[in-house]
Amino acid sequence: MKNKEVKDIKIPMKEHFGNYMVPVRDALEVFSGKWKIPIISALTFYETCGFKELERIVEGITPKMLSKELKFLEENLLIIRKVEDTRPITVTYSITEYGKTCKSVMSELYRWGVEHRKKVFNIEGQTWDKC
Amino acid sequence: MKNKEVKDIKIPMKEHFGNYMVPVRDALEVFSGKWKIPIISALTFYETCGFKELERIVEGITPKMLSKELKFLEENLLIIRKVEDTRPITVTYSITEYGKTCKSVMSELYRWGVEHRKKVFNIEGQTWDKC
DNA sequence: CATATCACTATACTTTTGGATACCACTATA
DNA sequence: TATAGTGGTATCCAAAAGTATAGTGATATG
Repeated sequence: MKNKEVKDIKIPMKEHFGNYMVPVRDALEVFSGKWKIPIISALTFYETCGFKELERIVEGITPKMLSKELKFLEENLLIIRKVEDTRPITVTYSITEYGKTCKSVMSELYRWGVEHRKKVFNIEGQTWDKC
Repeated sequence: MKNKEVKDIKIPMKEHFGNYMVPVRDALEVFSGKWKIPIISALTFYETCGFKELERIVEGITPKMLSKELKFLEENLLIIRKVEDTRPITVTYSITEYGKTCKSVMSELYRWGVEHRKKVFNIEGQTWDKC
């Protein structure tokens, strides 16, 4: 191939997409992993829970993971932690107003995921219809 | 606390959410990881690319990861692989019509991610405005 | 006084994910 | 014949993510 007829050389993504990926990654960081969506969902449903309550609601999670994920979600302003002055002291975790904005993303993931199951596994009509 | 005044005991998620999490997980599997979104984006932009082209477009990816992710995306019907009868033989990867449906999820992730950056890092007005 | 509950933390381990490097067969070009 | 480009594999390694199990100190209950 001669240099004259240089056919469309495809350039690296950054030329086209700029920093498009950065906020997408940020969003994915909040939703990915095994436990973040279950925890957000639980707190969206119940508004407020204690630590042990969450341990029971989110089945299978270990206290280590729960503790770690709650810290992450608090740092990301999706939930608030409050130490209540009771005996014994209790700690409550609540979804924030901002935390509720996750719903739009989660329902888009849900919607696409349902179609994907149909397409890829030909699985339909199951009880993916709650919430 | 007496059994009489059992105060709202919070039950495990499955009672409320059923299998809600399953398609959400399916969707996340397609979009999470370091390389899937960049590859999908590249193929959405260029429609068709060769292996080495993708290696150059998706900066930093190793052939091992590229090969692995392409297989995954093909199994998930998002892209098609075609061996062209040229000399030397070339292989093309193209986005499928179905693959283009990822756009809605990705733009929702993007939209939410931009707001999240504003909220959490107070970073605004950057060039997250391409694509 | 024994046991249980609350909200965790500590330690060690396994699994998953991704990276670095080298290399393969084939073909075309200089 | 040497070099470069095609589309990948094969190995080994490091880091991240997640699991299993035990234990802490304070308080409350039977």
